[in-house]
Amino acid sequence: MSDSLSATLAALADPTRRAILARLAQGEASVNELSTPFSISQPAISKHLKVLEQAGLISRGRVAQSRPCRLEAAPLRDLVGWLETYRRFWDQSFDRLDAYLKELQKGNPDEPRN
Amino acid sequence: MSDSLSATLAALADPTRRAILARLAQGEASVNELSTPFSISQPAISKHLKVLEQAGLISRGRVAQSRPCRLEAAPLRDLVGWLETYRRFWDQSFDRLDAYLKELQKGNPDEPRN
DNA sequence: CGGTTATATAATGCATAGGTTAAATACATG
DNA sequence: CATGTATTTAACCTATGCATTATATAACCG
Repeated sequence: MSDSLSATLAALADPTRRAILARLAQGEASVNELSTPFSISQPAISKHLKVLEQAGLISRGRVAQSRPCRLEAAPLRDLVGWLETYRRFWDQSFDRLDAYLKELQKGNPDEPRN
Repeated sequence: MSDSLSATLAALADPTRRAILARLAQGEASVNELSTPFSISQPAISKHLKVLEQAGLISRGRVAQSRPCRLEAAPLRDLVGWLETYRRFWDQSFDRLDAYLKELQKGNPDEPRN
């Protein structure tokens, strides 16, 4: 999974990891703090954190024995950038524009003309 | 991978599948048309299409022997919706707003007050 | 019907993901 | 320095992902 977009998407595909990010959106947290809400073991959380870190979605500091994690924006920004390519497919207003243009093309007499 | 957001992200995590979507963004295509650009076998493409279909990212019709595929927007829209939660992390303008608010909080005398 | 084209499914192999428990490392402190 | 706390790494297991080739299904056409 060499490319970073694939790494980002794969990292985000796991619900546990998304929950971790949701927690980090509220501020830094230690590994222990991140583990407690989950029923899985703490080493499992460490693995998830490693995946998130390698995808660049989190970074970690060092405070005594603790390794505080914080959310990193860059990969999310890149993902949004990629999604922009498909904006005309998912954006509601684009949908309406599309419908409008199709009406024009049909020459529907109910629609305004110029 | 029961939840649909996980399914969407997992489907998008594969570069071949993203390339297929990129092709479909230009219009419907048959399985054969989708296979030709790739070095992998046609059954492999069929499997990718199945993954995309189960994630709701494509739908398929039937025209003679051909099964034309087309891009479906809904899961992308949902993904963008999920990303909105993190907008303040990835949006540049939010970054600037953040910095501004922090300046205010510090009581920096260079900054305007009200 | 018999052959051709388009696509899907089956059987299989191998690598990776995600979990576990047990052991190692890193730092703090009495 | 010995011990406790926080976290990582190792060894292992099972399930799933992605590819392959061979075979089956579906629809068209002479």
